[in-house]
Amino acid sequence: MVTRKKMPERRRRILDFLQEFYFENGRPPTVRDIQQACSISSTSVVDYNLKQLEEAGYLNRRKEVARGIELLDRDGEPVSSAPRVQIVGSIAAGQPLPVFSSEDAAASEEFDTIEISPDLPRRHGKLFALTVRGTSMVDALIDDGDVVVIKPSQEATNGEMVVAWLKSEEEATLKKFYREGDRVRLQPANSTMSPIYCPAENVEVRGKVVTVLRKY
Amino acid sequence: MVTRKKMPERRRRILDFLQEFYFENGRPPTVRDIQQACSISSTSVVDYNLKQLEEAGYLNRRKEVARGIELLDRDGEPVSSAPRVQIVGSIAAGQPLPVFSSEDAAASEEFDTIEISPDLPRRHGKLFALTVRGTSMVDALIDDGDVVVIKPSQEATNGEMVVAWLKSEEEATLKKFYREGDRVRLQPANSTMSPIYCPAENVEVRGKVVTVLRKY
DNA sequence: CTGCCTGTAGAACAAAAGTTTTATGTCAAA
DNA sequence: TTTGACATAAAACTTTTGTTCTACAGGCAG
Repeated sequence: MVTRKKMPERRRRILDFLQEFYFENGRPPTVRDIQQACSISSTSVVDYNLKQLEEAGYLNRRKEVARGIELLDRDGEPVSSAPRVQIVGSIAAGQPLPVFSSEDAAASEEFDTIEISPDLPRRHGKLFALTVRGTSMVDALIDDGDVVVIKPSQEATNGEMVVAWLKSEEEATLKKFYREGDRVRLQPANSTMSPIYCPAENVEVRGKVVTVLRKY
Repeated sequence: MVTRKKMPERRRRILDFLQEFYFENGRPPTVRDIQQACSISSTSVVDYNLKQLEEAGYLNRRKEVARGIELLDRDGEPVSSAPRVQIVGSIAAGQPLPVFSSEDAAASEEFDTIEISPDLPRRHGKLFALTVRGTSMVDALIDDGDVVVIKPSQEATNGEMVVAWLKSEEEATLKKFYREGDRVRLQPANSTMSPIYCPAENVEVRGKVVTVLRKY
């Protein structure tokens, strides 16, 4: 059995930063970029850790090439610049939503991630994702197992598909949002289904659906 | 009226090389990379042309940053290395499908493109896309205006969502495919809709749905 | 012809960024 | 306790790479 040693905290951070920097800037960082971002006192320490990471198969380094770091995926293939968002949980009737602390999300390694099109974070900033459980969302053109990519938001304009938290029921649901005076209409996308009406105070918008990803 | 001057040959080549290099290496080239690739005698010439290109809005340059060139698209947005597929037409009842010559598709500049997640072409190879027209596909969890990404294929295994060409009707349709002896069942994804049955000879599979992209 | 704009050239310079060397601290195994 | 692998540090060094300066050739309007 392969027992993979736990990676040192700092090394982990370097790896994370590599990913982050690459996604944000479209090019790899320099050794000194890493040094600064990870609060490391010396470039040689960065170099040392990069060598370790290279040995462990996490990346390639082009010798003597500025910004010559190349991230690899677990198959040893170069990782594209495609951003990934974390799948922080699932959404279905009766299931509580996790709390969306971006700090927590960034720190934790617990979550699966899913690759998304780069123009999404470019347009919407930080995103997260939820797996849809059950077929109860079919009425909204969203099937069991689909992944919805969400932009965190406390507000919504009419017609947007949102993750709505119903306080009294303690339920999260995925519906189109319509504010109608003191109440809110949560509208499925299919006319054969009836909308849900509830008082505005009972509804908390958690985020807007940016896109739906489906596996075939 | 703005009359846009024709770009000098050499400048054009630099632009092409930028794209190519970025795609192949996952990072921007250096001035000297460009110099060599385009057979230019001096780095200052490269610099000069890069400045012109920057002025014309083709790219950004980070000052004093190694490999600081950033390609821009026509909206002035940074171009990612994310692959794009061409939207070669639309699919709706009664509409003919375009011919899927990959040669044609690659050569022509006529089509819109849509950015997709890089793992799709990695897994499926060459792809194209179709815009779904009308709401007739809602039963298959696909809405008006959605874009379906298709992997060209002449075959399908049961249960796959395919672009099926009905010869006699001269119609293309998007359905789940089931071979049942001599006939084919084209099954909507929603149980409230009835399947279409037709003889196997009358059905031609044109491609399989790889993913659906929806704008919110 | 003259002046000016565009594009090319060669060389040198300066900043950025990779690499190396030497030293130090920590911790677990021998 | 000693040893050695692992990790960190500080500083200097080398290569890569962006930038600048000066010069020149061709086309073109005045």
